[in-house]
Amino acid sequence: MSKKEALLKAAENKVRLGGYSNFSFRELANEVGIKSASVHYHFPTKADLGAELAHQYTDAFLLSLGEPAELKAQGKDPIDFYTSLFRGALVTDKKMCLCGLLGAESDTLPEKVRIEVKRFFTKNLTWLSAAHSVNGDENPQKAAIQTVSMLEGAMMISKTLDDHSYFDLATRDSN
Amino acid sequence: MSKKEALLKAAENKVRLGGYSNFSFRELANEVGIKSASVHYHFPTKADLGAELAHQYTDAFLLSLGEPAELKAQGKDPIDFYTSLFRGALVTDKKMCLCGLLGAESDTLPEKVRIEVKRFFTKNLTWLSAAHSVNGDENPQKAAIQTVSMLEGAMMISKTLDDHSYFDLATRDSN
DNA sequence: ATATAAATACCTATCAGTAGATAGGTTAAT
DNA sequence: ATTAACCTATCTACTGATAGGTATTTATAT
Repeated sequence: MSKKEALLKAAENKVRLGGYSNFSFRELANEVGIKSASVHYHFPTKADLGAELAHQYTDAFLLSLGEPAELKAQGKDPIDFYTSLFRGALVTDKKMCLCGLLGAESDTLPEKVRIEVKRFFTKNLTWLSAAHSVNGDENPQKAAIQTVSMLEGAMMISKTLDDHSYFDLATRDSN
Repeated sequence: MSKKEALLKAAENKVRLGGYSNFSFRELANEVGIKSASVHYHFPTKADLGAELAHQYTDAFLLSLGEPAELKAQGKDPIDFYTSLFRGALVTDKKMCLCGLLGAESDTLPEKVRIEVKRFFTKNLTWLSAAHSVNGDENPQKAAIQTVSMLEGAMMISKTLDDHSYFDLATRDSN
């Protein structure tokens, strides 16, 4: 892993725990074994780092999602699969969704970071609309916003109450 | 309004936009017309201020909610009423729920602040369980966590995309 | 009623720590 | 000779916090 990749990984961990202000160039530099001034070589400003982080996070998430129709063809419910990725982020990483946290702070983010967070949700809503469509839902757009809202909210509350059974209860299909 | 009340109000506005790190004693002091050292007279530490802020926010919210059974007796659907309070916070204030934002940052908050954020959600889940109960829902606890998750999530996404029609679509009863 | 004590609500001045950012130098690979 | 990937050293700005001072009000004791 290059220093640049290591910096992004370290930043992701920090942001997913405490938001955009929860990482500094000094901390990142220490963690990967370089000096803070050298971080500016890879990312001219903090906003540049934050924007690239959110962009790569979005791309990686979409990549691991695949295509709704393809999932369906494999006999998987795309919404269940989407939910399981969120659950992994919460239960395995024990961290928030990067863009969930940044989205809540949206008003105070540098413009170029906010644009990337918007992109995450726009792309997620498009994916979820298609997923609910292949599932035969009546109003796929409404179902899409409801799905991502519920997952982000359940994640946040489970983190707050430090108990992922809240997430499981909220997302359980049966009663 | 006393200086102390003004400090809490100023802090609330800042936190609801950018989280716990988005206010400083100097900024608050400037806004209410005192010096930063004097803020420490009212709140020994930043954590004390944050904790009192979250505590009062919770109490005020619960007070404006009233009792689910009482709302029902007045012919109001308690869940619709709960939803309308969240909508007001988003549309009128154009800000996040204080504890929604703090909850997402939970891992990096001082202990006494985190306790108050937990208290907000614990009390809200109790209220919503009762509300779904009087509505005759099959699984009121599951419905409670789903309701608050959806509202917090929809709020965050509407803030991010700067369009409260996402909130309205997510919370609309009809199709 | 008056003197005294104490609490309230601020103030000035200052501290050590951390923030993001920049200028300019070094080293090694291309 | 150039570029990549670091480095040292330093800057200004801001952070929460503390020590110690002042003026005003309130409470108590004589």
